[in-house]
Amino acid sequence: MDTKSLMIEKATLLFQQKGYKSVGVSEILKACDVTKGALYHHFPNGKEELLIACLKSLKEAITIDMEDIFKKHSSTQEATQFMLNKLIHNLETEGKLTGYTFSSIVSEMATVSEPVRQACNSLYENIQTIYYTKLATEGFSNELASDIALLMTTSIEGAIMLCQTQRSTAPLKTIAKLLPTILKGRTS
Amino acid sequence: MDTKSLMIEKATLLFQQKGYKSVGVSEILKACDVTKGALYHHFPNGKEELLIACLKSLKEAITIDMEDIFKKHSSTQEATQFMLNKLIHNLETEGKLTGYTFSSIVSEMATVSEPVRQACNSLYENIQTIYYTKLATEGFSNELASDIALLMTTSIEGAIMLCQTQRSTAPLKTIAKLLPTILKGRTS
DNA sequence: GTCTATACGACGATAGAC
DNA sequence: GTCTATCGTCGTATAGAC
Repeated sequence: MDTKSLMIEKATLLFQQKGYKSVGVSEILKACDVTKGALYHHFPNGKEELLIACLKSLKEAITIDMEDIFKKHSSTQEATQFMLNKLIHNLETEGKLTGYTFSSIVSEMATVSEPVRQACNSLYENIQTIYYTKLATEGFSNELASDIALLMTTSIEGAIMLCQTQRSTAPLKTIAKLLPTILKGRTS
Repeated sequence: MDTKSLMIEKATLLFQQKGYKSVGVSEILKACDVTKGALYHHFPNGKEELLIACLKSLKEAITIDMEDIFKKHSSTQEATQFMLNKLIHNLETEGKLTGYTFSSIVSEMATVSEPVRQACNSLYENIQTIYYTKLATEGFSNELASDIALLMTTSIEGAIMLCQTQRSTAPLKTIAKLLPTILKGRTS
């Protein structure tokens, strides 16, 4: 793999796990076995430019992964259940966060850096759109599909945070269990 | 007010808004019009000790405030609605986060500092207990009350994050709108 | 209990050789 | 395109006067 992609990959993992400021440039470089020269060649604006590249790459990865899952399963219910199980499994085996989340970056940087805020926002929008589209095909009204997509996004993201503080996957498991309830938002 | 309380108060606000690492000690001191001497006199272990003091103070403030709201309203539905309106109002008038949230601190520090992780965890437990207690008095089974309390906590916390990235209060408003649905989790 | 002055390390970033 | 060496800044923390 080329150095640039390697740096994005390693940095993404570190940022997801520890946030932005907690990860030093040198830590990223050590993980890639390269030196500062390479970083500032590929990312002239330094660390923040690397972060934004990571968010863009994460957006693509999440989109591809989720779209694949949502294509393979017939209902939102099944697809989301599968996705949550995957998330839980990752959390349990690797002991740390990988994959879909980037809450550490959002809450740390959204109020500080405008470009980063926009990148995070675009990522959340993508996720919600995937939920929304699937829900719409299942007969939910536009408004309801949009509302439920938001509820799913927020509760999963919030659950990931609680998993971190509890050092357990219980919150995500509970959300998975409650999924049918969440999806029952049909205006009866 | 004594200097120690003043420092806790100002630091809490700054940490909530910008996270932990983004706030320099000097920034806190300037907000209090004191100098380093005062900080390291009251908090010999420095910034992290101050953060933990902030989390403890926040826990008390949130508990008192929420318990008051939940005492004044007859149902979980009404109480939570009131609480969310308050949160939305704060966000709209002050333009930044105040009050109940501390997600920035959680996601930034939970994986880095064990004492901070515990303090955050204890705070979330408190919030969930308040929901849980109210729900139990409304006839929800223990398990269901506990599950819904978690769903409320996660979706509100997640919604706050989305409000930050969107620079709008729409996500919280949607969650408020969906509250009846969330609370309809009764095993029919 | 609060001040001033200072130490010391870590950080992000740059310059120039190869 | 990547390296080494170095810079300047800012961070937290300390020491000692008052």
